[in-house]
Amino acid sequence: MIKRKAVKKSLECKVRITAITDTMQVLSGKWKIHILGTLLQGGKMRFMDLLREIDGIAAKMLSKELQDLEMNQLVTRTVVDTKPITVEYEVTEYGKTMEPIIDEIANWGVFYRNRLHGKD
Amino acid sequence: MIKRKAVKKSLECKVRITAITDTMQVLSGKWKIHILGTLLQGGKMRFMDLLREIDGIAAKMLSKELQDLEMNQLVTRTVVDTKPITVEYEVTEYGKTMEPIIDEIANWGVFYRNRLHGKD
DNA sequence: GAAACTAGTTTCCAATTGGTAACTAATGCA
DNA sequence: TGCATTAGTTACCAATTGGAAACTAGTTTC
Repeated sequence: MIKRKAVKKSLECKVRITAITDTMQVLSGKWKIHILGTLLQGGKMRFMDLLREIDGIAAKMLSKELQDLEMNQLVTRTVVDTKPITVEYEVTEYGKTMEPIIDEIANWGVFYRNRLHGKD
Repeated sequence: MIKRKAVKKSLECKVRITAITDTMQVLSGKWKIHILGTLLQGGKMRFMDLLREIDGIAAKMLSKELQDLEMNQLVTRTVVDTKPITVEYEVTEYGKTMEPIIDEIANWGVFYRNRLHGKD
C-alpha cells in the first residue's frame, strides 16, 4: 500500500488523451460544431442558406470551415448547375457520427442555463 | 409547396446554438477537457499530479485552466495542510455531468483513428 | 546552508484565430 | 446599362491563446 497506482499514465490513458485531441482538432474553431449542427438539422443546404442561418458567421469563416470539414470528410460539397450557380453542402454518413457529441454538448448547454436560472 | 420551411431560424434552433456556445465557452481552450477527463479518472489529484499526468501542459496553463473550471464550479480546490502544503483538485457532482460529453468525444476520436488505419 | 519539493505567478513572445470590408466573376432581370 | 444574386477570395488588422523560462515563497531534508 505504499505505492498504489504507480503507473497511472498507462496505455488507455494515453489513447484517451490522443482520442480527445484528435476529435477537438477536427472540431476546432468557433464555428464547426454550429455548421455541422445546422447541416444535420437542415439536410442539404446552400452556402447562402448557411450564411443566413448561422448567426454572426462571416463568408470567409464559413468558407474556410466548410473546407476543413470537407477535407475531413464530414461534409460534401456539390456544385449545382442552376441559373446562378449554387453549391450544396451536406453532412456525410461519417459526419453523422458526430451527432451524439453535438447533442451532448447542446444538452449540457441547456442544463447549464437551467441551473443558472434555477439558482437566481 | 412553394415555400416549405420559411421560418427555419426558429426558437429551438436559436436555443440550440446558444446552448452549444455556452458549453464550448465553459470548455474553451486546449486543456480543460483533458483536465476534467484526468480528474474524472483519477479522483482527487494534486497540482503536481496533474502537471505530471497531463502531457505537455505548463504550470501557467494548468493553473489558469483550473481557476476557470473552479469558477464554473466544475472542480473544487482544497488546500491540505501537509508538510509541504498540497492542494487537492476534484471534480464536483456538477462537473461529473460533463462526463457524457467527454466520453463521446473520446469515443469519436478512437473511432476516427480506427477509420484512418482501416483505410490505409 | 544548500538543494528540493510544494503550488503557483510573472514576463515576454510568437502563432493562431477570427472579424471587417472590399473585391472577383458569372448570370439574370428590369 | 446597371443592379442583384450566386459563391466565394483577398488583404489587413486586432485580440486571444498558449508556450518557455524565470521567479516567489514556505517547508523539509541532506
